[in-house]
Amino acid sequence: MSRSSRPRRRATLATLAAELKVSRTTVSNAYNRPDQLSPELRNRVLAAAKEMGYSGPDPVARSLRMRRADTVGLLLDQPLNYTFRDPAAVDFVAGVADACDAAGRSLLIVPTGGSRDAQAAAEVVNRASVDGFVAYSVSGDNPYLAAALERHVPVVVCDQPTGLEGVVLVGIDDRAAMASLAKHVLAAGHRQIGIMTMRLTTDFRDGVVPLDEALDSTFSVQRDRIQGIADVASDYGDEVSITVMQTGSHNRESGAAAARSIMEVAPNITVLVCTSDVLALGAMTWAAGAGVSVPSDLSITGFDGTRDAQRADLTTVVQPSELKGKRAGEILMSLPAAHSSRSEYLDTTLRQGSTLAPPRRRP
Amino acid sequence: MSRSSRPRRRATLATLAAELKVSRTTVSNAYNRPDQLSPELRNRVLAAAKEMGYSGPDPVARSLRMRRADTVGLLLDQPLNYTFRDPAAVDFVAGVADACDAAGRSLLIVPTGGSRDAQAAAEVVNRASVDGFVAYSVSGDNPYLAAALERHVPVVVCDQPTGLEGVVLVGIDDRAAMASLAKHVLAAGHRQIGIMTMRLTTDFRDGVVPLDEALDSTFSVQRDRIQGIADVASDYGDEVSITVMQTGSHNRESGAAAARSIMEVAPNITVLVCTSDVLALGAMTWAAGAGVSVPSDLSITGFDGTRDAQRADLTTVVQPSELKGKRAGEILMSLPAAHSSRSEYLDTTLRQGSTLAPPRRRP
DNA sequence: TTGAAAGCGCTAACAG
DNA sequence: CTGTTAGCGCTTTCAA
Repeated sequence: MSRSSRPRRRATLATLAAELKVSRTTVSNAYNRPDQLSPELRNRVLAAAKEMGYSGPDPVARSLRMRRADTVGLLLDQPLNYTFRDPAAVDFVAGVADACDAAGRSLLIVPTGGSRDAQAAAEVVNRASVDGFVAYSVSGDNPYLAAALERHVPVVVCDQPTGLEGVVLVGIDDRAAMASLAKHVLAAGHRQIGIMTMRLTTDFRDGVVPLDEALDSTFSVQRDRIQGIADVASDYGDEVSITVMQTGSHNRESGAAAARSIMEVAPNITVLVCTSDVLALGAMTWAAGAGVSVPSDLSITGFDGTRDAQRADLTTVVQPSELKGKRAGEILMSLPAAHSSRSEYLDTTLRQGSTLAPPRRRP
Repeated sequence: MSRSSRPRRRATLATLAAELKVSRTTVSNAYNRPDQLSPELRNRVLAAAKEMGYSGPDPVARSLRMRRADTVGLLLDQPLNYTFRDPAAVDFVAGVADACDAAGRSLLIVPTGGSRDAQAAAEVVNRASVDGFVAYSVSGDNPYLAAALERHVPVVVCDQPTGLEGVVLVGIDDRAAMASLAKHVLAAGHRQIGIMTMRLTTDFRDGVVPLDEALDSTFSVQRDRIQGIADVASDYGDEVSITVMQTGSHNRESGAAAARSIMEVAPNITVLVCTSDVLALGAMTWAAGAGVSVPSDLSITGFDGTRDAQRADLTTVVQPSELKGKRAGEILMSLPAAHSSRSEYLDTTLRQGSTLAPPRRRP
């Protein structure tokens, strides 16, 4: 039955071994432990493999046997086409990919686009052939994250949710970072502050939100950033008035729309402090279109320090998004071993751009 | 031995079955064929699973048995942190993810960041637990693509390389699309044309490239776009002079640098036709910094139609990047079945922005 | 409805 | 250096 080439069925390690009249171990070794057999034999095996169209051990079978998939799962809070609109998120993903790359692992993007139904989420998460998950900035009640946690595999969370029992977190000190920016805003003389934030709840509503409600959000990142502003504002007592506007979507268009609304609601606002660069850039677009000049008529600040923000010379908080991804990936891959891993907080810096200035003196 | 909770080792379908004193089939059915057992029994199984910390059939074992991974592999030509600098690529990936999402498949990003060594590439590709690959705009000699092809799994290629035997391609007619833009450029009166293109060879060299050498590139996308310009230019005979500048990297900084160089080399150029929006936007940045006003001093055109380009009101060719990704994914997943699949060419449109105008009359 | 049996393709002791 | 043996955890006929 030694018909040359074109095997009637997919070649396997066993068929190859049979063909060569060697044991399966030998063939396996040819691929995984070259030092365990003579070079000639190894070459003979490899040559026969090529001839039979065998491209090495089946990765699935290998994973089953080795009990490890060599793959990192990535959990996002929103569909990819949406997530990718945010340069900070893109940088994060690139960072994770980078870490995977360096460790020879693959990166599996879990399809979290669908429903938020717990049942469906669990199914998707449980069907992912991965050794662990990195969750990027998902809400506290994200069902995919819950399912990942249930699965008893290592999980590293980035940004939020914070305070999960026994879960390593990679993030920044959002509250302090925003506070440092807020200090400049208030020191510049601003007292009528508009805050633009992305969603504070899982639904996609937009509009004005009472400050104390915002400070109660399950999205801790937004909440902490707003808290950072409130912290500083409280030093100024009643002088300061804060209006919070939530945008349903996180893209420039929403930012522009939100800027328009908030200025309608509270026209005496002199600064828009945004919880992301994307929203701030949207506000800039609105301002440009509305003939509002920045910063002389209105100051605008961002958060993230994306390349786009740097280009626009935005005053913003710069955080190391790509590094966060890299660290998240690295920590995850070291996790089962180094179970002692502690959460990690990375540094941020303030970028003094040209979009913050003292408020125009009221007539 | 029926110790409640905390199993000493990972629960499996078999241990669950034993615990419940039912067969493995029954447990399997509880997950995969709910209609094959009574609802009570099923609930009993599910409850016991929860109790024992069993989160459903192991995906790897399942894949081995079913002989399918339910995962699509993605092959990129460059590391992710690099690829993601290009909004068109980001859109493409989002499109593939979208298609996967809709089909309940995962998306596996193959770590192609490393060497271009054939051996290493084959190893990485062969270790990916996927049912097929989508390759995005890789060079004709990309070793990862070669390995994927060797593996005898379905492969869908996007953009390039073209003309691969028995491989479905999703793309656009680059040559015609660029020609339609070039017609406008020449009709506007431009005769001294600068072409800015991303790399034409696998190495990362930058500098001026002879036109005929550019038309011989293994990167068919770049080549075809340049060919499109050449096609139209040939109608004008010797009147037209073309200078081609290659950028080593594909990002705005490189675009800016290339714009500076090419204008130094050929100062009488009146229009920069760029093979991507990223390069065109880089050129715009350079122009703004150099006090060259667009389009009155210099016209600049792009290619892709990214959101950034629309914002900058660039004159460019708009191609449906996200749709390309979606179609590539869909076709791949339908492939083993519908083996009759044909390559697919999507439509492009010309976007008349404000960065192309007749050349300033020479003094 | 349920159960028994037969692998999917591979790796890792362990013994030769 | 090579072969034998024993599963990894699961799905799926086929019978009961």
